[in-house]
Amino acid sequence: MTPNRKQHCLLALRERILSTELLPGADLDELSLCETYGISRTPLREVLQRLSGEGLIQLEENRGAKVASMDVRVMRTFFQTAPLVYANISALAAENWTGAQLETLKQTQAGFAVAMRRGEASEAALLNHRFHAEIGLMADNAYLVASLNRLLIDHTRMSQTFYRPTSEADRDRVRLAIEQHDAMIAAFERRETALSMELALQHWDLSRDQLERFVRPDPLPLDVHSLEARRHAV
Amino acid sequence: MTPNRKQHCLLALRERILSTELLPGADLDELSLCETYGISRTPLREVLQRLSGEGLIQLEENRGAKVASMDVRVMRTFFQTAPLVYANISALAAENWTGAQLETLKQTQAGFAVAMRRGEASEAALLNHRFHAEIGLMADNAYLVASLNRLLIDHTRMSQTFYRPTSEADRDRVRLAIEQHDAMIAAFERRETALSMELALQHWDLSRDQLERFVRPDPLPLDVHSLEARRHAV
DNA sequence: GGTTATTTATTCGTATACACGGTGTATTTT
DNA sequence: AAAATACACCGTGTATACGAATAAATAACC
Repeated sequence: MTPNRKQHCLLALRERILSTELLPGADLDELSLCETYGISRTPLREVLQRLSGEGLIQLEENRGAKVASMDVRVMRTFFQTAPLVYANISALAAENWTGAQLETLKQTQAGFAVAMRRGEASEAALLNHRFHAEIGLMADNAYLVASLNRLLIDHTRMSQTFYRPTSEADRDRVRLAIEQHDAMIAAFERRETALSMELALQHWDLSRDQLERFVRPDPLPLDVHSLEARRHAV
Repeated sequence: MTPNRKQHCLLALRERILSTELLPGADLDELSLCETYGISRTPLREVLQRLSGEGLIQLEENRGAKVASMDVRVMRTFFQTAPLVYANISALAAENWTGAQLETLKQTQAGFAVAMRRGEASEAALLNHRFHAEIGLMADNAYLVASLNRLLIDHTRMSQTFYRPTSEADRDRVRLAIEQHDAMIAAFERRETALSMELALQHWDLSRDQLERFVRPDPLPLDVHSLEARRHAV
């Protein structure tokens, strides 16, 4: 029962970082990770090198590995860059997908919808990540995909709250997100490039609103009275 | 006299790949690389992991490392993607550069012009690469820079011939490239975002013409007569 | 003679042991 | 008492040795 423990370690760490179980900036100790995943330091360090290459962690000389930080400065560039990349990737995906890829995408979307319905928040976040990563593969553009993957790392980490909807309005947004995914799949299937781009931008608009709420959350209620008002407003 | 042999190995391999001294698709043997750079397999393998992350080499399970290939399929996406990324990076660089970065850029450009004048072809190619990589740093956008760096790898490898001008027309193109670099620096200095973008596109146009010549070179002369004609036509 | 199977050699993957560097603390000195 | 230096400990960096997998070559069988 030890098939590719190294691979498993890579995948597991990736998920733990994307789900923010490992928080941005957290220190990673090599020895304890070795124990956790039952591998020795040599392969573990190669895993860390790889994660570093993907932008998930940062390595510092003689000072070990940290989970990649998400400071305010990069956030600005995130909002600046995401629509450009998402729109173009989506258009390219519509042009270049292959049958097997579209099938995989549909399955991922199905899994995403299920996880969402069951309220499995981090599973949903991961499947949403995979959904968009798979669109990246469909785009078949190694250059832009490099940007996309970087964007998705931070996007997934920021949108963790998105998959734990607390109000009915939030739940509506989640439903809309799922519908948008379906619409994108349909547009891809018909090779409608322009529409795919447009849908990606709409999907981004929804996500941006949600992310801005994460960055700048609603202020705490001033008193009990306004608290009540808010509850009914939803 | 052994300070950072690992770092040196990383830099050296990067240069050898970019200069196509190591041809695309070439197999890399770990042991011989260890001997060459005087390090053991453990750090070498970490260097390879890193290069793999940068997209310079490809690792295959139990089958060693190969220099990243440059097949026709990726070429198509290269021409498709480059203007988008270059233009945006250039605009962002104009907005976000810091004093030290602009100074570094000027020095790189000076070195590039010197290397070009002296006919040091691979040195010129490397400095041109560095010039554009530094513009990437000035853009201060980790997401787009990921795309830029991938583009620059293939761009530098394809444009090797560019820096060995054989005709007077080629020499003119090189001179123009140097002038365009200067114009870009000037535009950055004045924070002229739109102009920086426009100049990047012009620079790309020049480069694209050159690269298309590399991809689809002039046909061989049909006979001695046309050969003579071509020589005088230049 | 051609094909397949077995052996052999080479290369990659992993573990372990040791060396180096950085940080924190304690002791000494001012 | 405060500051500086030295020492110790912890964690990272590197080398070497061994085990696994793949490719090649030779031998045997069809």
